[in-house]
Amino acid sequence: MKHLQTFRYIEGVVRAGSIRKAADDMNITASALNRRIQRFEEEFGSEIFERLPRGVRLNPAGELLVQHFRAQESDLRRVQSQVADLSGERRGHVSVACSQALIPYFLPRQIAAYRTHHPGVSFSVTVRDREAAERDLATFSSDLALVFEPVHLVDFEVLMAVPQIIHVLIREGHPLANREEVRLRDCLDHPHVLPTRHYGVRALLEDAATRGSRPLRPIAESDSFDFMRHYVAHEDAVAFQIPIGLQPRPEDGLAVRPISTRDVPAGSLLLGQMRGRTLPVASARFAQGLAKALEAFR
Amino acid sequence: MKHLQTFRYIEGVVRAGSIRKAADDMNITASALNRRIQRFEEEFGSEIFERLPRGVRLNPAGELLVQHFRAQESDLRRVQSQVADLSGERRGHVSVACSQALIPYFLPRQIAAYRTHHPGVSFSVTVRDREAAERDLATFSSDLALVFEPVHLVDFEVLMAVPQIIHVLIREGHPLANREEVRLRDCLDHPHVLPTRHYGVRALLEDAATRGSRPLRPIAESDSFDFMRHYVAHEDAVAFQIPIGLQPRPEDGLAVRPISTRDVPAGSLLLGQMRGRTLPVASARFAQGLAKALEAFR
DNA sequence: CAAAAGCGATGCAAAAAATGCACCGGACGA
DNA sequence: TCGTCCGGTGCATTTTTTGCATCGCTTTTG
Repeated sequence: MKHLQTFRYIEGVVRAGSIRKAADDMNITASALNRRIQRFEEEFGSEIFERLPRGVRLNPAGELLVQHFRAQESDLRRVQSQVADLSGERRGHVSVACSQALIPYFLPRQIAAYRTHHPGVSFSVTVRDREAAERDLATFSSDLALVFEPVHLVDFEVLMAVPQIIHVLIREGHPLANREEVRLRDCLDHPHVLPTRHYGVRALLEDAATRGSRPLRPIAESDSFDFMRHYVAHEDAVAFQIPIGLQPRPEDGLAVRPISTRDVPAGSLLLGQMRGRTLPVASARFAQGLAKALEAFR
Repeated sequence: MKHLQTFRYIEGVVRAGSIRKAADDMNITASALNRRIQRFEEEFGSEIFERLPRGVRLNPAGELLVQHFRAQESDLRRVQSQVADLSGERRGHVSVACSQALIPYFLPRQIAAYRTHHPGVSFSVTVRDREAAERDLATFSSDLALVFEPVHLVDFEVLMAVPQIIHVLIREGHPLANREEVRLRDCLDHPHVLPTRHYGVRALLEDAATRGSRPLRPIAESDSFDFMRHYVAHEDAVAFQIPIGLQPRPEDGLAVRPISTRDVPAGSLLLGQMRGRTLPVASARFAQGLAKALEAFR
């Protein structure tokens, strides 16, 4: 879309931090890029970059402008998607930012199911911690977010919420494996591996541990739930995950048990979008599908 | 704003109904305009005009696109307004579509009051019947609408509502002038002048008349409340208006009396904007001022 | 029923805009 | 203090846009 070319250049400059670097990235000369920006600032009626000795940075006016352009670009994609829908062909692209738990089972299954009915629709799936997921929505780089325990919730419009009780993940034969439900203090008595502080599971556990005045003492911390799941196969340690990210198979030699909600309250897995935004057809329909599938977890 | 040039051309074509006429209107050759549109349609991925034997007309895709562009343009103005606000100067432009009743007293007073504090802000005031006012909001050609008894209310976000009882307007010495409050049947027994069916006052009176099974028999119909007000000075006829449009002065020789709400319910004067839209700073502040002033009428 | 008028589309040359290149002056870091 | 990286600018070149003339088609008009 040619009329957004200047904006793409501006975004490039914001990313690169200097006009010359951006020009280099985007196969244009610095002078041409520089003048494009000067021309734009002139007709816009205000500078949008601070000129620093080592480059440029958006000023407040520029921040407003970039937000506007991002919204405009995303709305144009929505229009194109609706137009494609007019001619009968359901085409389009859906971008989802999600927590790790959704990656192995839930999302692949949902996307495959959707695509059997609408093979013209493509997807991008990005793993994001809960904060980054919300940021992706706000910058229009994702249409949908599916995250456990989001943080800010400003500009996050909840489409669906399902409670998820944190489960422990231990190998068969672990002392805790013969209980129906485990207590938090039992977990803390065993070696435990935890996600980093960016994740909702960790936040819930921290809260609970503080209330129980027993500090968390992880023997390992990771930003990969996959790592933690594999780790507990090698040592009598305890890992944590929410049920939507688990699908226990006997041959894995792992046991899954819920933590008592007396100790750790259930967290919320939220499906959401940027507040007030009209999603492209494909994304909106896919979100409906997700919401329906999530109903099963309530 | 140059990147919206193509859109301005498209709007021109929509208005003119043909590329050649539009080209003529906008000081460009038909061929250049034609090719701009073709290029745009190509990169947009779909035709936006139906080619008819006598010109062109938007197809559904084009309708979607035009709506998108109008929203973009208006949002860009909002950004510019906020940017101007950043630098301390409250500048900007406010466009209001309003019913006739607001023209003589209420709006001039409000605008003047606002401008004493913000002389950098300019205004456009357009008289519109209630349907056109709502259309103006939807096409982003007005920021605010102040109308009596709007019709559709889709896409109309109510910022403030005040009840207004319809009043009769008669000359001093008229038989009805010695009552505190008049009944509808009394009005119908006298010659009466009515606004056309586009106006809320007429709609309320029609409803009431139907309920009372006494038909309205206007001796004159007009789309100008000003005309009707002047007319009753010449004959013992009855005219109607809402109080916000009235400011009786003894020297005019006119009397104003409310119609009993047993006969005609009070209508609503609504201040509204396009649903979901973020108004430019100046418009938003002015709307706050209007809302406050309208409080006085509750 | 034929001529005229109006429409969108297109080939081609002219005009306008954007770009690349070379270079300036200033700030910063080694 | 010298070298480097920055944004800015004058000028020639390339690319894009525009205007003009004209085609083929349909509707209107006489």
